[in-house]
Amino acid sequence: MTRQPTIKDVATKAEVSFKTVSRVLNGEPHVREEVRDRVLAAAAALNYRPNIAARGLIGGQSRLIGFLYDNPNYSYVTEAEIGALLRCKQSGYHLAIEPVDSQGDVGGQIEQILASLRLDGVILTPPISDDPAALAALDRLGVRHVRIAPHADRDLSPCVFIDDDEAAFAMTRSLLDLGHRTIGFVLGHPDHGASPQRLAGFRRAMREQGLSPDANHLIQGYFTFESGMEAGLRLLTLPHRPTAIFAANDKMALGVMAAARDLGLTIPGDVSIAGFDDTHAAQMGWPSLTTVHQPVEDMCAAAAGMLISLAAGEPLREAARKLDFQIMPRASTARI
Amino acid sequence: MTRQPTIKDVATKAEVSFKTVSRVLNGEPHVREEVRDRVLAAAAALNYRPNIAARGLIGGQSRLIGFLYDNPNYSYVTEAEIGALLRCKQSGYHLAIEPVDSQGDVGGQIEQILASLRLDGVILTPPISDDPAALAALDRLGVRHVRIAPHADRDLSPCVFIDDDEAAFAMTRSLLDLGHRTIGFVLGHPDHGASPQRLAGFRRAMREQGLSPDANHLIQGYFTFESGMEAGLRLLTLPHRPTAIFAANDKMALGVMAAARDLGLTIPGDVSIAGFDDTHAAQMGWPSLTTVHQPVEDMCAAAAGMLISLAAGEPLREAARKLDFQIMPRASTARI
DNA sequence: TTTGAATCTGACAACGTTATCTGGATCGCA
DNA sequence: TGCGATCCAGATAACGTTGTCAGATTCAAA
Repeated sequence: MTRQPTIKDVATKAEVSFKTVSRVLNGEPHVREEVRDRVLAAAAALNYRPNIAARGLIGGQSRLIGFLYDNPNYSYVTEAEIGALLRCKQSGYHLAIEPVDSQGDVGGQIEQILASLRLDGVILTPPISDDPAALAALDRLGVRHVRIAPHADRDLSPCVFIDDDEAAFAMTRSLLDLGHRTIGFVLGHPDHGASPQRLAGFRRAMREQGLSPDANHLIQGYFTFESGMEAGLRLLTLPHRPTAIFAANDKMALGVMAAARDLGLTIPGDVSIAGFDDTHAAQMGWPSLTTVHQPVEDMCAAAAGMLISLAAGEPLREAARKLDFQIMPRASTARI
Repeated sequence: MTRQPTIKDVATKAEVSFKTVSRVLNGEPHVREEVRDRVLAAAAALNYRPNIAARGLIGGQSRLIGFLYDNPNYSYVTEAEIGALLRCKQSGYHLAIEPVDSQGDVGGQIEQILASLRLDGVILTPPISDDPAALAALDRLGVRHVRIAPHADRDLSPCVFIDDDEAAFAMTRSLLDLGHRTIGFVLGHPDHGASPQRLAGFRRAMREQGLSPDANHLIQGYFTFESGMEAGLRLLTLPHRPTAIFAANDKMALGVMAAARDLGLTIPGDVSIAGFDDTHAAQMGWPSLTTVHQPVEDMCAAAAGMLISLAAGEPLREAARKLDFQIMPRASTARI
């Protein structure tokens, strides 16, 4: 493994000063065409690659964006990552994935990440997007960040989100429109800002129909398949069984499905089931899951785009970007 | 956003030369305890963080490992990424995720990635782990790499793999042990090195039992849900329908399941279905999928570990690491 | 020619760190 | 008290790039 050629090697070969090489490579003016060609030929011949560390030392830019998340087994995260990734690639940026344990010392973890990695910006996914310690640490270190789906203090820093309340309202409405009146709801993880909003939307739609759900029909979940299964089991063994169950995310909805099947109930014959997020699993399961499509990929692409603009010194057009959700009626819900 | 404190700021505050600060921070000897304490106090007070670019300029280390993959919607990749990520975190390394289009100019894409990012090493996931252009580009640029599950030229560069042939053999055996004799097989993507090996294992087990599968019972798939569904449809509408179907990955197995249900067949009553990989979806679907557990997470963790060792200048204990697979009998297969 | 402006090119400093070398202090021992 | 040996700390030079400034060349107009 020989030494990487430097700008000086190229200069020697092209018989110019190394500064001229730098000029050519950065497309600066005031270089004769003949010289430019000679330099480019030399650079190509030596297979020269600029040293990113040296460049970063001057400008302070790393072209690297951080993607902070908790919960490794969250299919939401995969989609989010892809969105950010593709947007980064488009602009020649790169993405460093950084797991963070939101139960631990979030501020310390972020400090550690930024100590060994100079990032041009950071994308925060839930639940970190609502973690005060994370925001404080980033502010202190002066690192730009965009939050995905935050629910507290949306004006604190740039963010991208959907209206969770409105989305849950719409999904509940569509269940009501199918004739369901006894609807169970599986709440999301209490640490996630989206959870209370989705519950609020559900409640609002019920109330608007003159229904006030029994406390038994609201079950606390934790966004996991298992918690969904447990919730489903409890809901579906109630004396006054709901005819539809709306889970605050897809994973829990799949859990509810599994519980229903374990109890010998057919879907959607005996019970309709709806989820939230529209992860890939929603389409691949059977029956396919009626759910709220949250444009996670687009949201993260937008977030990456915002950070790239900021890094380029451009001002942000809007500090908070609201994207549209979409109700995806599939096979897991039916008219009663 | 104030300027980050430099080593010189710390030196000024601690009233020593900046070199002494460097010594303290790097744990070098020959510093009086009193001076050391003063320096550490000053560094803490200023909340000093070393500049990674400057450090990288000298030593040439970035503490950044690249993770190259194709196919964004591949749940295999998610798991692989997590394995690499956790191992990196453990040693203070970071992971940059880099999608590569293996249909395009792979060499060029890799050159581009390494032009703007100095990586201490690269992990190659299938199918890139078998891409000659990728290997050539990395060799030319002198970048260390570890290949995950390669199937050609295992001695070319360090790699981590399982014995796909043996695993497919074992799964086929377990189907035979359940009494199945007419077994359909859905082949993997032709570009993936694992595909022919899994087919070979399947064939070997059948042959050993004195069975030679009908050509109609071998269907080409592409590792996607849709291709699995299509294959399932073809297999299950044959006059002499197989009683079991073994798909070369989980996604296709789920597709076969969907096809079976569309045809009104019960699983595993009418047909047993087995997959390969043991992705999360395998457990969350219904019925849960019998499959081959490939320790993808462990494999990538091992790969990251190898690169970290190499970056630290340690020699590799073994250039090729073979990990064990495991047959996971679940609810989608039954005795005939 | 001479002048002035425009264009091109190079010398040098700077970025923040680590590595090398050198000088001064301290200490043990004769 | 003298004198190596050892320990400590600072000066200075890298690393590979970009930014600043000044010098050199070209060219057109006077």
